[in-house]
Amino acid sequence: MSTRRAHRHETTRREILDAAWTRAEEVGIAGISLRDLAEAVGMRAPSLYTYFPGKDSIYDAMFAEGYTELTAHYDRWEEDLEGRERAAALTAAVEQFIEFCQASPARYQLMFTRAVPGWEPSPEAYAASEASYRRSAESLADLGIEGREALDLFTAITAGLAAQQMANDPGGDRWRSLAGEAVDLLLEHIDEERGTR
Amino acid sequence: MSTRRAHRHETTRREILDAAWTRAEEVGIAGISLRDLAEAVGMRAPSLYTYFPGKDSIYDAMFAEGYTELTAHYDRWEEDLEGRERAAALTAAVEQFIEFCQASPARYQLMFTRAVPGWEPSPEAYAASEASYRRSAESLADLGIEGREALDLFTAITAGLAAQQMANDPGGDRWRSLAGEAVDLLLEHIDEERGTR
DNA sequence: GTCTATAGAATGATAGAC
DNA sequence: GTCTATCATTCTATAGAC
Repeated sequence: MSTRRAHRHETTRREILDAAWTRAEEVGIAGISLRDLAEAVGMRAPSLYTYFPGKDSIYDAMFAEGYTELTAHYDRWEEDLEGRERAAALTAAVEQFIEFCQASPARYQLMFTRAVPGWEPSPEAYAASEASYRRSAESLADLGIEGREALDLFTAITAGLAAQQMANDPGGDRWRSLAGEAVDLLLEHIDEERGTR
Repeated sequence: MSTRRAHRHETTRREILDAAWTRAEEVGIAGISLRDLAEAVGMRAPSLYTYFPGKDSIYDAMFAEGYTELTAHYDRWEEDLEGRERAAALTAAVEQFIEFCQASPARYQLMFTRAVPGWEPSPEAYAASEASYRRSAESLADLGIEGREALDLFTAITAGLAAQQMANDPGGDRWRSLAGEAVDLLLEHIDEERGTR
C-alpha cells in the first residue's frame, strides 16, 4: 500500500516545512538550521534527508509555497472585486500586498529580499514566482495599469511602500495607510497621459 | 611621537575597510570573513583585532561610512541645484539616489536591506543614518515635499524604484529612467492637494 | 526510515610567545 | 603589533548499522 506510505511521507514533509516557517519567524529566514528543524519535529538532522535532498531544497519549497500563498491572496482579492471601482480595487490590491508581507516577515525576506546568503531559487521555484507575477500583471491590465512603464511604476510604488513598512514600522500601518493616496496619484497621472494622446 | 603612530594606525584601518568593501562586492556583504580581509592586507586574522574589536564593528564602520558617502552625494546634488526648477531637482535627487545604490550593491545591501544575519547597526552607526535622513528631509522640504505624508510617499517611491532596479536590473536603468515620471505624478498630486485647501 | 558517528569545512575569537 | 596555535562552535552532509 504505497499510497498510504506516500501520504505519511507528505505529512512529515509538511511538518518539517511548518517547523521551518516557525523557526524562520523566530531567528530570521537565514538563521534556520537542520538540527533545529529536526528537533522541532522529533527527529535527528540526518533524517531530514529522507524528505528533502538538502537545505536548499527546503528553501525552494518555502519559496514556491510563498508564491502559492500570494496567488491565493490575489484570488480572494479578485473575488471581492465585483462592483468596486478601479481606484478602490487597486488600493485594496496594494493594501493586501503589504498585509501579506506583514503577516510573515520571514516569508517577506525569502520572497522579496536576498536574505539567504548563497541561496537563490531553483529554476522551478523561480518559475512559480514568474507565473505569479504574470498573473498579477494581467489583473492589473484589466484595471487600467497597462504597458510596461505603468506596470513598472505600480510595482515600484507597491514594493516601496511595503519595503518602508517592513523596515521602519513592521507592525503598524504608517506606509500601508498611504496606499489609497499612492494609487490616486498614479491613476491621475495615467488618465492624464491617456487624455493627451 | 604618538601622533605618527596614530596616523599609521588610521592608515591600516583604512586599508582594512577598503579590503572589506572590495571583498563585499565579490562575495556579498554577508560573505566577508576576517581571514579574507587579513590576507588582503597582508596580515593574519588575529592582527585585525588591533584595529577593530570584532567583526561587528567593521560592519558598523562600513555602515557609517555609507551614510557619510550618501551625505556627500547629496551635497554635490545641492550644489548643482542653482536655478533648476523643482521637478528637475527632485528628479535628479531620485536618479542620484538610485545611481548611488547601483554604484555599490554591497553598500546597498548593508545600508538598506537586512542582509547581514545577526548584525544590526550600533547606536552610533544608527545615529549617522538618522542624521542623514533628517538632512535630506530638510532639503526636500525646501523643494515642496512637506509634511510626513508627502515625505513618506516620496521615500517609498524612491526606495521602491531603487529596490526594483537593484533586484531586477542592477546594471541597467529600467526603473531609474522612470524617476522623472514618478516625481511628476507626485508633484501633480501635491499641488492639487494644496490647491484644494 | 531513523539512528549514531563522524567527516569536512568554515567561522569568530582568544592566549600567549616574540 | 604581529604572529602561531588553538579553542570552541556551528554547520551541512554522508556512511553505515539497525
